[in-house]
Amino acid sequence: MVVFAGQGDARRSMELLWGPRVGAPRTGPGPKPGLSVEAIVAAAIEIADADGMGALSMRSVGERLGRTAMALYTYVPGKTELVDLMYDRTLGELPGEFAPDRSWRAVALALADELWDLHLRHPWLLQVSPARPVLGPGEFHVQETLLRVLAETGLPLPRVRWVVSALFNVVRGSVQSAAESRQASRETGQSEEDWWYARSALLGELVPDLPARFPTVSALGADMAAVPAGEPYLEREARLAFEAGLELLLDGVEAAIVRAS
Amino acid sequence: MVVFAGQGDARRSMELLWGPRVGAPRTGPGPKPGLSVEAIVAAAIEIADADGMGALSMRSVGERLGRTAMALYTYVPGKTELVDLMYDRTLGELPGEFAPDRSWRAVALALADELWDLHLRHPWLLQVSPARPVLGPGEFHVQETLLRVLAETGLPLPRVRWVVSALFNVVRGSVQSAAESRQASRETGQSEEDWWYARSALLGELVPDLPARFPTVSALGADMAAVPAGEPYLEREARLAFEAGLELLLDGVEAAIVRAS
DNA sequence: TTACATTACTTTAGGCTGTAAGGAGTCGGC
DNA sequence: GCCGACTCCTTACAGCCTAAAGTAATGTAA
Repeated sequence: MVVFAGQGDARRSMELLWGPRVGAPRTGPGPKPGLSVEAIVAAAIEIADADGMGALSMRSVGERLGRTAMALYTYVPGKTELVDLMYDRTLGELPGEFAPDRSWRAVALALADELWDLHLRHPWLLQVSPARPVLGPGEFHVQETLLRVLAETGLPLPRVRWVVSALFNVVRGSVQSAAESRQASRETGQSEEDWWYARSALLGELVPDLPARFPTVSALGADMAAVPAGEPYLEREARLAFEAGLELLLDGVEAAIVRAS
Repeated sequence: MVVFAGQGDARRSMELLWGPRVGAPRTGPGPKPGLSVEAIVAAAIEIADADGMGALSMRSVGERLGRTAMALYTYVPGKTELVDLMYDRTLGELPGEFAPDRSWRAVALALADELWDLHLRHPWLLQVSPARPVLGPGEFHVQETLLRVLAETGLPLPRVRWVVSALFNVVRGSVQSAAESRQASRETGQSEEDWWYARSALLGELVPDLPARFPTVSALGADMAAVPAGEPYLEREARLAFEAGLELLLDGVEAAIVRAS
């Protein structure tokens, strides 16, 4: 059962997200803090980057910092908030400025590319499905950048937001395939392609009537089987899907511009 | 640490996904099975539909069927495979046939609509992020239907696949907002809009320079604040983003068709 | 009819998880 | 010097998935 944060907790989370990164040197009684929110978030991101979200626990984060799990609760209300912070800080990595002489389309492509790279660097981002949006500076930063770029299309702002969300979704969706392909081969030793071939064989054996039931899918599968072994086929395919999806979307935006003018 | 299934487990999962729904009446020694894979999957789906993925545990499923958690392991190798089955069976709900006299665009819109509804009926689908694609009949069914519809555009099949994946991503991404909005208000009593207003107030208090730092986002936020209270604003907004994103994509497809011809 | 193999299901247990509660030690201010 | 605030620890609990072993039920073969 998921319990949502109450009013007071909401304030606390927001303060953490927006609060000053370097705390005003606290004055008062008590031992000096040996950790900091930022150090904890950084450690957590390192763990998730290296071993995935499954390896992220309060214990593992504490251990990496030479503390117990409970020590973290002095700085962070709970794991949920920690993950929110990880997410928001990571989004903050995205560049916000682009050469001003480039067309909105070129900038949008460049930005999508950055988003793609960001998700490959931090594949766990895709597993963070915030039950509610994380209203932190990182999220705002990304939104602002994307909105500003696409506002140059001249479309009204609400429509631009729709474009932004579509673009975001296309990027996230397609990068997921690529990230999975990488992570899986890293964790199993077996390349994604080998895995795929093994499954195909199994499928052919267990479901002999597959081509009859799913002719179009099967035709595609045959295409893929023709690719020479050893190629990082799936990751490249994901990249192509990313680029193609983006082009489609931006073509659609151009059509909308023409129609509006 | 995520451990991927080995060779033998792979076979077992595939057999479960594709195996005959009504088992051949097993003959041999031993007590008669009181459960079945399909009954277990159905119970699990009911739990997830009603109380979300967080409420889904081997115990809760077993309990619903009048058994212990361990009883399920006779039928299903583990929770991972159970979730895969839930996912695949649910995708199988999607209709596969559409009136043949409608244009590919109309059918694509209708299909996207079905996909939207499906995800609203089973919001936990969005939380299932298969580390590897679930190669089951449900997944194939959806892919086949989408591919066949969009093959009518005349584009080459590999490009059609990219269109399919873009479309899928747009739908999944936008329905996520709507689903979250619903679920959150159901679980907290507080409507999503109330939550949003509270957060906005907090944001204005904690981050007074927000409009200066994020002017475009703030402008949009102001738009939203102008909406009368009590409106299911966010869910409607998600729906609009869905429709708009879809239109953009399909416009892009049409542009691609023109360019190819 | 009597073993026996096979299967369904339960109980027990172990190693994870997040986090509530309470205690120990450290520091600044009076 | 002491008090109160503060960090960090130990302990503990409830929950999770699932391995292992035990029990009961059933069909087949001797």
